[in-house]
Amino acid sequence: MDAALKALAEPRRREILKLVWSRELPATEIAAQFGDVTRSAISQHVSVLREAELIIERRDGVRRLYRANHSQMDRLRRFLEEYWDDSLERLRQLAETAEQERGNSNG
Amino acid sequence: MDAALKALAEPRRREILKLVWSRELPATEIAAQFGDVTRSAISQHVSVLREAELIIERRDGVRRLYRANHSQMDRLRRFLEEYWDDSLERLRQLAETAEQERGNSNG
DNA sequence: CGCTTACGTAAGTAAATGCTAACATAACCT
DNA sequence: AGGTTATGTTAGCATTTACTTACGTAAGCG
Repeated sequence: MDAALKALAEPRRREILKLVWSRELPATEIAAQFGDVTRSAISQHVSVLREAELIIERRDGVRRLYRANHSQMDRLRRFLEEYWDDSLERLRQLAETAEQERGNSNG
Repeated sequence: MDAALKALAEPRRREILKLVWSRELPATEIAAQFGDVTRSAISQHVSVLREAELIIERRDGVRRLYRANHSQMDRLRRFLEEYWDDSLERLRQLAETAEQERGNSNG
């Protein structure tokens, strides 16, 4: 999960991921979207995304088609939501404790 | 916003952020939570978090007290939610287009 | 003032990262 | 088989990162 978050922290990779979110794309077409960078660089970004399981590869003859792995994306999303919730939970608990303190010894 | 996401992609920094989520903590106490790393390392992580505006510093005499910047966290959260939504929107549009295509020329 | 406490910052380092240019490979076409 | 196409992989490079050790500094205490 950590790998996924790190992968997503890179703007270029976020763009790639968006490109293949709703449709399968061959590597060349992905690379073609980026004028300022080599095909090789994109290929390496794609590898990172694949290793983080944020995208899925399907082979079709010479081509390799990529698409977003929605379930992994969902997992990442939930991971972050738990992170926020966890922290908020702590806030809530702290507030409760403070409440009790006030009722008990204090005053 | 990008800096915030990158800052959050580091596990150690996520832990720090959790520590100061619901309460202010002085630098020393933050560092004390991590047995396997130097105070200096933590201080540098804190700097990264501060530059990403994920935490806020308040000075009190010798001490520096840190706490999470919830509004920035919310901003990051929304940024990510827009990212997912954006992508889902694209999915939806693609589905619609496909629907229309079917109605029009195709047969 | 001198000592301690609480902290940041600088210098140095090993590893990771983003990138380019060059090479390797596998599928298809003739 | 030979050539082209689609794509990954390697080597090399500059930059960034996570870290340690050492040093700097400001606040408070005697």
